[in-house]
Amino acid sequence: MDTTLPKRQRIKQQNRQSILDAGRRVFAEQGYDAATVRDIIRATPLAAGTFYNYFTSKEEVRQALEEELASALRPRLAEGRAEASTGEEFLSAFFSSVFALRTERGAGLEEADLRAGLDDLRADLDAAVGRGLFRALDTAALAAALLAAADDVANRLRRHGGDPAQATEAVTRLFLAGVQPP
Amino acid sequence: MDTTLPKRQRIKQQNRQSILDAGRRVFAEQGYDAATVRDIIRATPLAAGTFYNYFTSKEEVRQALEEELASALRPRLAEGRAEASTGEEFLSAFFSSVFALRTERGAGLEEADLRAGLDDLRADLDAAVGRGLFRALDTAALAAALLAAADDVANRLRRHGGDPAQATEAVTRLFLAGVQPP
Amino acid sequence: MDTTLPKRQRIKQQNRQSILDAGRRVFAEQGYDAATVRDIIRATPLAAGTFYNYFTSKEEVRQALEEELASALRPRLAEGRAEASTGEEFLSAFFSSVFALRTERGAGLEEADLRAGLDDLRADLDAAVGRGLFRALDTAALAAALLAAADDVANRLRRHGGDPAQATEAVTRLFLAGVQPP
Amino acid sequence: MDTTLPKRQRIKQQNRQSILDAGRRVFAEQGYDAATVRDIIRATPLAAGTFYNYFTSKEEVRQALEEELASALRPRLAEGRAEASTGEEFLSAFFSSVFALRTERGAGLEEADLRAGLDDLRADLDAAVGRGLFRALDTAALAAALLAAADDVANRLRRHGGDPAQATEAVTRLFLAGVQPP
DNA sequence: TATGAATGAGGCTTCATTCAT
DNA sequence: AATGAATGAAGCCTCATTCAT
Repeated sequence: MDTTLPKRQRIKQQNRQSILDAGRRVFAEQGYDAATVRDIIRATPLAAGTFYNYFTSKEEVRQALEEELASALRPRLAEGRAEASTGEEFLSAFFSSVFALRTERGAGLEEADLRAGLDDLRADLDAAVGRGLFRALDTAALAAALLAAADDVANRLRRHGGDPAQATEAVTRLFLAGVQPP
Repeated sequence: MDTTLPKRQRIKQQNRQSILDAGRRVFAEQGYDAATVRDIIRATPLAAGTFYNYFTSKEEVRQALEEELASALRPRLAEGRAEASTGEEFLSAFFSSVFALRTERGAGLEEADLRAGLDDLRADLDAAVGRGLFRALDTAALAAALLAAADDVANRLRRHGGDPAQATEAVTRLFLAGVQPP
Repeated sequence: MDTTLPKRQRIKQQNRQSILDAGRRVFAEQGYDAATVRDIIRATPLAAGTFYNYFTSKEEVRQALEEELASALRPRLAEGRAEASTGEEFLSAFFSSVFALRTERGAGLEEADLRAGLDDLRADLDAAVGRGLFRALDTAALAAALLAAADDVANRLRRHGGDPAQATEAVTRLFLAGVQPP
Repeated sequence: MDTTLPKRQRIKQQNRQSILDAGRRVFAEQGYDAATVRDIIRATPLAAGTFYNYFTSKEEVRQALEEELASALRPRLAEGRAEASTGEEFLSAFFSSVFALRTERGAGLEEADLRAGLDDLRADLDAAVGRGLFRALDTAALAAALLAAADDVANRLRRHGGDPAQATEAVTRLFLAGVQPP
């Protein structure tokens, strides 16, 4: 919170943040659809009417939260891919960053949140194809497949434990060399 | 509808089906969470209270619909896999059956519905690994990845057109041989 | 149940009795006001519509039950009063019969049920005044007072135990000789 | 109503009182069990939802009404008993205060309301026994009997007329000296 | 700008009762 | 007679939103 702002501005920022924090908590507990504006207000020290000075619906709160999350997530998810000099490095970077984030954030990070990074991933795949790391292929389909596989494995790691490094290696190999028997 | 049933029974069957049909329509239009029991009743010639003679909540309607869908879908989705004698045949069978169903049903078939076949797919993958069609690998992650890729490609085929056979071949090759440049 | 009745008649009697028994149970469990016709039907092997062949409302059921109860209760409550040759015998007879019934029937017998015997009591009091057992007094007020006292003591006997004979003697003396110190 | 309160507060007070008044009227007309929250709201200029800003159920309304009534009634009912120096004065005070209240309030005062004063009465009886006004006796049973007799006589006074002073004397004598012939 | 009570639409569900079978 | 599904009124309650203070 920037304390150099005039007091009025600072309070407004705080109230806005109060509502966002409450929204995050409430959505996490009840799910977006089950949550109501009232629930959000109640999780706040503010009065009911005040909500409408900042947002016009819970949908707007969700969008703001998603942006917050995406802007924190996307750089983390994209880490290491730009510098990859082989396809293996690229895939390893992707999978290990997903596994790391999932471990870090637990159930508070859903597949929907990972989608925030889907376009980045596809763009990076296109670039990688350009650099010759991968053969020419359907990068959109590949990006979707990578994300789904990463999510599936990450879920199992979180629920049943396991070594992220090993998992990274296995799933990297799956995409690198395909499914055919040796 | 068995017209040999006594009239009372026949009407009960019809009413139940009315509600299911209404539910399908309403969920498709508004989404499950936004839909209300009232919406479903209103999409029906029946009276409000009649709903509760058949279901106790919209959740029960959804479950019934899912079962209906799954029992129609799963056999179609699994077609051709059991008989596959190579990995390529297996993957081709999977992708082409997804593309066929998507073409056939249009937007009325969502990724969530495809998930009905996820467990089947994984079981068939395990069997295929046993038959030596694929090397030993993480079949759960692979199943998720295949489904996501199929869904992504199927969506693009539906929206922007394209040749399903070509698409099948491309995405089959993606998983068969991996992403590495030749 | 009179088995000499033709079969039709017998079944009708049984159904009527089914409903009455269900009504008694349901009213006892939930209270008259909270109970619904549906509750009564559900406590019965009969179908919903059948209820209306026998009664038109739960009120009618209650009346029938009250009559049943009253016709069983009133003679028991009135026992021994007609033969009393002193005021003390009369009062003793009244109190001990209330205490006996309460013990016997437990919580299934409420003050409202005792009221079924209120008019009888008053009539017997009038007769007793005529026989010179009591001085001329307001028998209506006395009957109400006797009933209330009996109910209060009977409740305490049931809840906290105690000797009915002693209780009878004490409360008889209360009304016989009044409250003045000796 | 304190007109020095800020407007918002004043309106809140008024609304609460509106609901209580409506509740009193509705309960009197239909009985507590038959009455619904809707009935209460409808007897009010307020909107449906407003009810729940003040009470969460009709039960809460009843409690509030009972407290209101009890706090108005109990002192009136207990008048004169503490100062009584004889048993006769005590009983006279009790009966005449019941008769006065019944005359004053008419049908709006039921036996159930009188029960609000039952515990007070019993406590005062205990104290009176301590002061030697009455012999040692079952004050709980006596209190119940006094209340029932008072209610019975009060009802007759209201319905068929009669002299309260005479009635007081008669029923006082009933309890003072008992029922035995001279 | 913040407050918080009022609003009334609208969700869910149960009920008494009817009536075709 | 007995059945039991259909009806739709009506109860309960919560909600998003407004608006006077």
